[in-house]
Amino acid sequence: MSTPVRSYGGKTAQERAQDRRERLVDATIALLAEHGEAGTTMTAICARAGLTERYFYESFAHREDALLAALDHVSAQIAAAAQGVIEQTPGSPEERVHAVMASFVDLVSRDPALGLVAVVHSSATPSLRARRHELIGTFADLVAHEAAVLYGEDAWPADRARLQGLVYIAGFAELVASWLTGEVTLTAEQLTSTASDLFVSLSRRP
Amino acid sequence: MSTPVRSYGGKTAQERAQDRRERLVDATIALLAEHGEAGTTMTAICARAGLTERYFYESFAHREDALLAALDHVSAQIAAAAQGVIEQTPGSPEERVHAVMASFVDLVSRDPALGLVAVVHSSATPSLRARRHELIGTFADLVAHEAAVLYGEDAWPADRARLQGLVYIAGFAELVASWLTGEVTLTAEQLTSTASDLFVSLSRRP
DNA sequence: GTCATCTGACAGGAACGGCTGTCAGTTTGT
DNA sequence: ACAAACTGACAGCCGTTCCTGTCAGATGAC
Repeated sequence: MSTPVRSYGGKTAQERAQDRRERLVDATIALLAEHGEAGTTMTAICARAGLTERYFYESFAHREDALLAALDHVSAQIAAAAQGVIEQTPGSPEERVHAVMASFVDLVSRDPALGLVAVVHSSATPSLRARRHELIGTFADLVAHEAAVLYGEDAWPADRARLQGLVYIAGFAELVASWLTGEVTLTAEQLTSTASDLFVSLSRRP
Repeated sequence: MSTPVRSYGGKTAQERAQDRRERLVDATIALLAEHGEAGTTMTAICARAGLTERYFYESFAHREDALLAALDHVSAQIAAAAQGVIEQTPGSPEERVHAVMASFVDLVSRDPALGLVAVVHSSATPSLRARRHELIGTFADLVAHEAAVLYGEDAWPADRARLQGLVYIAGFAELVASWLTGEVTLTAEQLTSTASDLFVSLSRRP
């Protein structure tokens, strides 16, 4: 530990630490999705990642840190995907909203664990809830901003738009949670369309 | 314990057990609001209720049962208040929606612990999340039904209305959570109006 | 080859909460 | 008054988890 730095297995010390951290984060996400927060113990994370406990504390100060890192990882993926679609999709406001929703639904369809962590297990501990709350705020701002761009003159004032975004994102998260757990039976396309319609209903002025 | 039944302190055995259960539920709600789920240990619940551990297991099989009972208690209060307003308030759809929202905001203003349990701490454990999910579904159905009554011919089809209700209730819960924790600064009246407006936006057909 | 670095396995301390059992003391019915 | 029901205080077991420390063995730089 004391002042390391030496290559090992063809990788620098920094690369190795980075790799271990990634493995730990991946293991945390998988365990959260499969066994929930209570089953995501430090020991289980290490076992799943194929690393020993010592390396856990190389990357994280507490177990909570690993949970937060897992949530940050999935939300960054979601935000990046959404941002990419927003920037690259032309068309009418409705078409663009639909494209964003479709990309998100596609993302969680291909990797349900990502969705489960983002919308189901993100409320499991106080610090996760706090982070989740921040993230909802961030996405709400994104939604509010995009609604303003999409609807231009007809948009709601900024403070109102943010509250709409908050309600919409939180509501959408619950809908996705119901969908992922099978309590709402919809095809991916139906989910996308419903979510898009609701966004339009909420955002468009009377 | 074995086949009891005898009056004590002027109350029957059943009454005493009932009283103890109420004290335990009240203590659980207060502790959840003040110290969160992690701080709501069985020992702490008993201490707060002024009862010993043995009586805890008279009313509940596990600690989780007490948490569930606390959530059920607050949601029953909320549902009863809403139902009362729905049945007794005349006027236009918008006025009636506003009245329901006002009664809810008033309820959580006077008893913030109730609101905190309902919208913040209801996601703390897997079984609480499951119950919360059921409750959201119940309130969503209520909302969908009322929207159908309010808007009559112009209402959405039932399956769509339920999804709207789901999104609205979950979004509203998040909004109230933000309000209770001070992250959204609105007066009670502003919160009521915003929530009513959003309901109308979402429910009214274009 | 040799030594320092790095890695994996694992034992075990410390703290905590769920849950059970005991026991002395109080209240009630007869 | 006396026995049975009831209550409150409290000790303590059991299982779990976080986290630290030790040690043998593998790998790389020189």
